[in-house]
Amino acid sequence: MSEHPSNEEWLFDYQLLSKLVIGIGEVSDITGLPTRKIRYWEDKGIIQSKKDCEGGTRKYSYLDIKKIILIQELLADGYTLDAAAKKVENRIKNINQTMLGLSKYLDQQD
DNA sequence: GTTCTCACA
DNA sequence: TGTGAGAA
Repeated sequence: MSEHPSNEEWLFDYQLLSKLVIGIGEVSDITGLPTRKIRYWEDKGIIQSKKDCEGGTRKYSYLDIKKIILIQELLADGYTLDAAAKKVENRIKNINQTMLGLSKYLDQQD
């Protein structure tokens, strides 16, 4: 097993992941959702993709995929699409706020 | 492969 | 809440 990575290495990994973008067809293959449904969610404002300059095709980050998977789970649990989207949005918001708080806390340590 | 739109369950 | 079909 490799040595425990430094903070810098973790940060580098995250930046790499953030820049990782794939097309709608690949997202469809990975998540099992038809491309048609992914566009439908996007039209409803549930998903936000970035469009690349060439041809205006949609590009999705791994965070978008996470979001899709979470919504998919909630739908399977009987949530409506809007309710599922709202819940996922709140989860992301809460996590971000907590991590921001952690960041501020760590800055005060030294 | 992707985009969009109109129609239909 | 989605799908199908057609056209670009």
